[in-house]
Amino acid sequence: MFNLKWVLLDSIKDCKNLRIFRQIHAQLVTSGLVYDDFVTSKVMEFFANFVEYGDYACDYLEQGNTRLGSFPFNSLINGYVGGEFPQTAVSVYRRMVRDGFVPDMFTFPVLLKACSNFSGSREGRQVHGVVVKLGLLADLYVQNSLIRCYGACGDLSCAGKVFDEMVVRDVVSWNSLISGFMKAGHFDEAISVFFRMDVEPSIATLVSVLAACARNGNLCTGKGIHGVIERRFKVNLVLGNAMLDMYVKNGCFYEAKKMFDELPTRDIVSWTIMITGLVQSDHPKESLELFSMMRTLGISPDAIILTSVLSACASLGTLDFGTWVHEYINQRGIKWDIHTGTAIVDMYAKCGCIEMALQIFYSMPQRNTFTWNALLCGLAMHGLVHEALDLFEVMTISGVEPNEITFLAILTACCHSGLVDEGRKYFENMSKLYNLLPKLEHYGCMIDLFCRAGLLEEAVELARTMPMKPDMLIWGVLLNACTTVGNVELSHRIQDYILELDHDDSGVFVLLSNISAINQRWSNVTRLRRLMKDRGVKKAPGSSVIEVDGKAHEFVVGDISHLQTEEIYKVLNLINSVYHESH
DNA sequence: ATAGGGTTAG
Repeated sequence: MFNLKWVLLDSIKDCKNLRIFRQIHAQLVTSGLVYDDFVTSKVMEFFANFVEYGDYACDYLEQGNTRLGSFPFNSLINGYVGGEFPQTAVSVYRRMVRDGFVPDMFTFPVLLKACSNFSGSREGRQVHGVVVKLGLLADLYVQNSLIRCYGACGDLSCAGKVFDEMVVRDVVSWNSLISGFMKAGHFDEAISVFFRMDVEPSIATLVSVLAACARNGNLCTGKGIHGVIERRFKVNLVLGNAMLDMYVKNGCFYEAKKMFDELPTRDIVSWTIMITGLVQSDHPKESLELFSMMRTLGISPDAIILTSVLSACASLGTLDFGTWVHEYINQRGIKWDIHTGTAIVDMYAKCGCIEMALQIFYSMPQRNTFTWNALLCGLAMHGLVHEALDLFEVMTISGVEPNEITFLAILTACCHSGLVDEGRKYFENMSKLYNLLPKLEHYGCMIDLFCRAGLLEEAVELARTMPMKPDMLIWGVLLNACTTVGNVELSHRIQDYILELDHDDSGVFVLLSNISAINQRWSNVTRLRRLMKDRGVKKAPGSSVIEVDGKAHEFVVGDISHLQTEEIYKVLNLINSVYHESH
C-alpha cells in the first residue's frame, strides 16, 4: 500500500542538498509529518552531514516544539559527534535546552562522546553536573560515558571517581577505564586495571591490554594473554593484529612472522604493523622489501603505511623511493595529515633536499614539535646552522614546545660551527626555560663543542661531573681531541679510566686501538686485541647502503655476496683507475 | 558506552 511516510523517509535518505530538502520539507509540513519523532530524527541525520545548516535544523525542530520529544535532538547531536566539528553537538544541546526541550538518558551518552572527541574537559564536567541534577547518574550508559569522557580528556582521577562510585559495573565500564589509562600513556595502570577486573573481559579489553603490553615492553603479560585468547576466544582481525603488534613491538620477529603468515585474513593494518616494526627496529631495508611484496599482492597503501615507508626511506637516504611515495600521495589524492607531512619533510631533509623539505614544511596547515624537529635536524645535519638557530626562534614564538630532540638539533648545529657561547646558552635554557633535563646525548654535544673550541679542560670536567656515565662516543671525542692537540698525558689517563669500566662494547676497543695506533703505541694495540679476545668481544662490521632502481642494497667491506659481484668490481675498478688518472 | 597500524634523535 502506498504510504507517504515511507516514501518521504526514502527521499530524506537520498537527499543530497538543502535545495532538494526544501521540496521534501513542504510535503512534511502538509502531511503533518513534521510532528513525527522518527521522521524528524531522520531529517536530523540528514542535517548532521552539513555543519552549516545547524541553525536551520534547530529552527525545524522548534516548529514541532510542543509535539516533539528529545529523540530528534538526540539524533542531531549524534550526527555531529563523529564529524569534523564535534563542538557543534554541544551548541545543538545548548539550543535544545534553551528551547525548552528536556534532555534524557539518551542525550548524555552522545553528548559526552562529542566532548570526548574534542577533549572538552570543561564541557564534560558541566554535563556531569546536569546529569546529577536530573537524577540520571545511576544510568549505566551515562556512567560509562562519563568515564570515557574523563579518560579521553586525560582527567583520570575523575574517571576513577565515577568508576569507584558505581554500584554495578559491566565490561564497558572496565574497558573505558583501561582506554583512559592507555590514552594518557599509563600502560602499567591499564594492565593493573585489567588484573582487577571482576567481569569476563571482552575482545575490546584484550585488544587494549595487548596494546599496553606492546607499548611498555611487557612481553610476559602479553604472552599470558595470548595463551588465554587461544584457549577461550575466537580471534578476529583486530585482535589478531593486536597480538601481532605486541610481538613486533617487543622485538619478537620470529613469533610475529609466524603469526603474520598464519593470520586467516590480513588487512593493511597487519602489513603496517610488520613494516613499522622493521623500520623501528633498525631494518629499514627489509621494511621496503616487505612493502614491495605487499604491492605485488595488489594491496593499495594508505597514508599511514606510507608514513612508515617514508621513515624507512629517510633512514636509508633512498631519495628515489621517497620521492616516489610523495608523488604517489599527490597523484592518488591520498589525504595526508601532520604525521605524513612530518615524514615527508624528514625524508627530504635527510636525503639532502633541504629546499623540498622547506617547501613541504611551509605548505603544511599544522606543524607540531615532530615537524619542527625533522626540519631542524635536517638543517643542523647539513651545516645550515644559522637557518636552524633562526628557525628555532620562530618555533618558540609560534608556541610549539621544543623537546629534548629539538635541543639535540640545536646543540648539534652549535657544535658544527663552534658557537660555544650560544651552545652554553641553549644548554642552560633547556632546563631553565623548558623544564627538560639534558640527557647523555646533550652532554655529548657540549663536550664535542668544547673539544672543537679547544676547551679541553672544560670538556673533561663536564664528562667527569655530568650525572651519567660517559659512553664510548664521548670518550672517542675526548681522545681524538687529546690526539689533535698532542696532550698525551690526558689521553693516557682517559684510556686507563675506560679500561677500568669493563666494557664489552667492540666500539671502545676499536677506538682505543685506533688511538694507540695513531700514537704508535703498538704494544698497546696488541694488548687491546688480546683483551678483546679474552672478554669475547666481537666487532660488528660497518655496512653501507646504496639505492639502485628503487631497491636498497646493503654491503660491507670486501663484500662478494652479490650475484653480480664480478660486474660490480669491474665497474669499481674502472672508476678507481679513472680517478687515479685524473689526479 | 568499550577495540587495531603512522612522524622527530640515538
